[in-house]
Amino acid sequence: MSAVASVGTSVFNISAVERETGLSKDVLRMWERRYGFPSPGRDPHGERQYGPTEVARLRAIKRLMDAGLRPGKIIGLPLDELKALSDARASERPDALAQSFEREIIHLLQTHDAPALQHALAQLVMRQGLQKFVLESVTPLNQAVGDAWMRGELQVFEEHLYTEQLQVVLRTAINAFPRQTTGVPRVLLTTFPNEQHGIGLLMVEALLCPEGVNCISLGPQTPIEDVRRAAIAHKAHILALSFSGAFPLRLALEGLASLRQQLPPQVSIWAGGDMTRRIRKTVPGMVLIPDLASTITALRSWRAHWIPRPGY
Amino acid sequence: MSAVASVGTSVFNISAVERETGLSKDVLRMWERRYGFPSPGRDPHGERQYGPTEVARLRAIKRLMDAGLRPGKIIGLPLDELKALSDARASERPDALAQSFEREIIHLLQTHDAPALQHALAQLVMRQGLQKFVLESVTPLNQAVGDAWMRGELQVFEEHLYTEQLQVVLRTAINAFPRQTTGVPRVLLTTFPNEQHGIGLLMVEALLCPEGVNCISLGPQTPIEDVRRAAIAHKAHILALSFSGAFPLRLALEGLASLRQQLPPQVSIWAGGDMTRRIRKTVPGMVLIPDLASTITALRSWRAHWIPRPGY
DNA sequence: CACTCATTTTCGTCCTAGACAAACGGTTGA
DNA sequence: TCAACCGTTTGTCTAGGACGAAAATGAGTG
Repeated sequence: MSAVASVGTSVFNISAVERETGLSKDVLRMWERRYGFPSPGRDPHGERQYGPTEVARLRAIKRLMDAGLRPGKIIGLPLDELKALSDARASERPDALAQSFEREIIHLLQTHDAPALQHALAQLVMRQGLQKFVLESVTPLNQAVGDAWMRGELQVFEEHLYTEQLQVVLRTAINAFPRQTTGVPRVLLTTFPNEQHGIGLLMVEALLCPEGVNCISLGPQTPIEDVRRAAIAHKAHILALSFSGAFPLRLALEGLASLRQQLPPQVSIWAGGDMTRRIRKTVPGMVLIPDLASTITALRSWRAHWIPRPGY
Repeated sequence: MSAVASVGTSVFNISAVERETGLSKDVLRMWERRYGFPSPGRDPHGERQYGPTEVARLRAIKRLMDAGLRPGKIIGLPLDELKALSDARASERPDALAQSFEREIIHLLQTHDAPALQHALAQLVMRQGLQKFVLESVTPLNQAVGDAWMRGELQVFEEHLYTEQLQVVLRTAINAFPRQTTGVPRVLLTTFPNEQHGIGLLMVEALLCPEGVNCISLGPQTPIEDVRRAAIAHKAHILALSFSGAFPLRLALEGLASLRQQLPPQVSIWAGGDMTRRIRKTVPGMVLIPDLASTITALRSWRAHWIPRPGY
């Protein structure tokens, strides 16, 4: 058991780096063996000590990996080039109109003005309506915040504040709709274990509630077996699962296939989130939702084909 | 890379068990070496295959460990005795009055009646008021739900539903209060990395908001260095950190000490949550909040001693 | 009896290094 | 254009050894 990274000295042990970067201890040791990076110093007991620059580089690498790049291609690059790479990908984004709003939000984050931030978000919800807000504003805003963090313009705690305030605003807006206890379809929302990001669920809920859908969210990280049980117990018409871009493709596909096999065919399974864009083939018996707008399409399609059955 | 636990066969690989139980791979292997339990079978590649009974026992052990028991004492016990132990601890609970409500909630969870559940919780908030609800109802309810899960009366997804609905109810109730943008004190709320449970933050927020406090929540898992930066950036009067019972004592104390050292003395640091009950000595320059009721006490005490300073 | 201090035991995390399967990327052939 | 193949890349599993921090225990003192 080694000392935690003391805040003042900015030295990280391997556990701290795992926390900070999301790269497992095994991976960190393996990279050191294979690529010679990172190459941390050792403390008197022979344990790895990572410096802040190494951690920053690892963070940048992880972020690019989550965007689809392979480690071997980028692990040798210095921090500048990693940032440049990230910028290049970021510039693919559209819509100069929304960008002024993005800049405003980021400015509010940088000045730590929580009330103004919440006000700005809430006001935009009012102006655009909940669905349009989620579809047209939140997605690019998430991207912009992530990029700003990557470029060092936002600190971690500022990103946390953004996520938290966004959740508050979405939750409030969702609550403003009357609860559809008899709505159809009943949609069960959750994520697989190891999937930390629950904000996607909230965004989907925000899209579906105005459509009169009866949403039941289990929050993130439900074990697969329990997802199955929950879908049956709640007599869900649709099981909606969210996957962030970082989620291992194979784990997702295996879990989904196993659920498809075990659930009755009248239960639709929707798989959404950034990960689904990495899926090449179509998956039998499953609806892929690569972007949020497709949620609405999928709902309309479901409703067009649905045949009411007694008791389900 | 091994196959994920297939749902039908109910076989778990070591990663799946880590997910399911919260025990690290290292610990699982070490227990096997030291105590001979668990002793999973092997697949054709020599990788561990855990069965559902072993996983259930490991889960029970983990839960008792989180309650403060040591692994050596309980690792040899069969599942029955583990459950009996948990019952014994549960029966220490007070207040037969609240227990009928607890039973009602658990029944609603078991019948998967999400609307009725939310209604029951919301109604109790109305009747008791937010603060009393949190102090007198939520804590024993959490305990009861945890125990019911332990005894196998609740499934994981039913516990998830409970957590989610409770969050919705608390968030809604908090939003009902006018936002205190100039309130004093400003309280910054968050948890350390590796601390998954954010519900405690919401409960504290629910206690403080009615008192006119200006709460700024960063959500869970803020790196310590960023906690420091955030406290300074937001000019927080109080930094409130929540720790679940499972959180490693040493990590918490080191992090807290380091924060105390680096933050100006006029910033109070509050440490709350189940973990704080394991702390024996008093920690210099820090307020320990072993139970939720102490939050209010601590707030009154802070206000009594506070001297307004220009700009802070 | 409460309390402190020192010693022993318990327990988790880190270490090294080897093996192997899954996923990726490119190429070939239909 | 799509499917099948194949080398390369990459992450996770395996094993046991070592060590320090925390908890439990025992001894001594007020």
